[in-house]
Amino acid sequence: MPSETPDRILDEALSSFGARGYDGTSLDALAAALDIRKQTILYWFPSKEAVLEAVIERSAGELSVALEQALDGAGPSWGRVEAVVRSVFRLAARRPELLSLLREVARLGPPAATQMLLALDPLVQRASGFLEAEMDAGTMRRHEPRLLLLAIYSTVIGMVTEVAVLQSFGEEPTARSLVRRRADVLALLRSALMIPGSADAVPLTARRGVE
Amino acid sequence: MPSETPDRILDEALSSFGARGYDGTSLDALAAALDIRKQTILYWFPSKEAVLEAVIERSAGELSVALEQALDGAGPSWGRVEAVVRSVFRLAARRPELLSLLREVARLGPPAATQMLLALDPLVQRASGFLEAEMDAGTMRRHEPRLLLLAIYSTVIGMVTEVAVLQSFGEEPTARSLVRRRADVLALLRSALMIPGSADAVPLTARRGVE
DNA sequence: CCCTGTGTCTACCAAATGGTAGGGGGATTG
DNA sequence: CAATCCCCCTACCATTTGGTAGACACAGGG
Repeated sequence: MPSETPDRILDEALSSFGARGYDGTSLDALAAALDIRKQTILYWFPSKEAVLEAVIERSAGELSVALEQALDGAGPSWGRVEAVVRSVFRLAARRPELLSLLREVARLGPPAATQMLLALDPLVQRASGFLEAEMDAGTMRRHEPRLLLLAIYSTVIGMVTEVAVLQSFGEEPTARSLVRRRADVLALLRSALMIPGSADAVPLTARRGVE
Repeated sequence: MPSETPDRILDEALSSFGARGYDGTSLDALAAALDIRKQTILYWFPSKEAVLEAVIERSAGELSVALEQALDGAGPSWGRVEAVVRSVFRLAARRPELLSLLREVARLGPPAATQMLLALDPLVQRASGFLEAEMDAGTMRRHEPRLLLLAIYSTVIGMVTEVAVLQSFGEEPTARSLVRRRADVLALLRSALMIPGSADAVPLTARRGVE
């Protein structure tokens, strides 16, 4: 029976890197939270940076699975966008650390950011390909697909992770508030992206504030 | 003649906090970049945290001035939004550190984030008041004003500061690329926010890719 | 000419950092 | 039963961290 320690380390590292940042997380603190000694961490991973790499690898995998899954089961056009956004909000509720890590890694820049983006590349390809196809089909407004993707990403991630800002805006971090934000983001994205009158079925967005 | 040292310290701290983060910036490194000794920093500011506070204070002021100015000289409705977005992109070109700091402070959370938001509160009030008025007037789609503001903020700031992501997307950080991004963001926001057919004059957005 | 205040410095310091060296216990296997 | 291997540990270490204590240079004013 293989040791489960490395997994526990990665779990803790994920949430700590997300919450306090990479620089704000010391190996000692990490170890203390797990009730082990820092040398145990360094037994499983050659360095702190290696821990980060492993966390990124695992998290990118988890993100990919979640989003690819959402994409697989979704219809065409707007339904696809909605499915992805919904799955991000689901992640925000169930595994917020994943999204915080995404932010942190983007902030850290290379090499961490490069690694993350490389791992997410298939997803990015698929998404921007989809956007481009929709534009060609005339259902979505024309934009640079990559830039559009970044805009969507920024908006959604911001609405989901910018808790500090939200709180001082009077939003409590409740499930209810998350649902409201999701409805708002969906409505916003829809009018931003879609060309009215084009054949885009099933306006799921209509049911607002419902879980 | 009063010493200019504190200002130099704040300048350097601003860019370093933005680029490497608060935790990633040591007083020694800061001092070295200024060719002074760290004790000089601690002569002017009682602690590292105090340096951060001062940086936030000054930066919030500068941000407020820039944006309030944009708001003052702008027309109603969409023109106002456009003026603000343009002024953010101008900041991105001329003082990118300000926007990076904004990100970093949001990430740090309280008390830094609280201080920043408090300092920016008049701006936030003004902006969300404006949005609400436009909604009441029927020119903009109805949303929770605060959430809408956060969405706009996230989008714009993301498009402007997420350089790592952009670069691996093949965007070079040139002035030309910034202009293209600005055009894209404006087009995107316009269709997201505005209700077509409502009286909103001067579609400045039409001139695309022009500086 | 001293004397006081201002601004920067050298000299330290305790604590925390990432990382190394190596010991030991407990299970597995020859 | 001894040897081996896996896993985690104690003991250290050099460096870096934010911060303190106090000296020194230099100015202006009495």
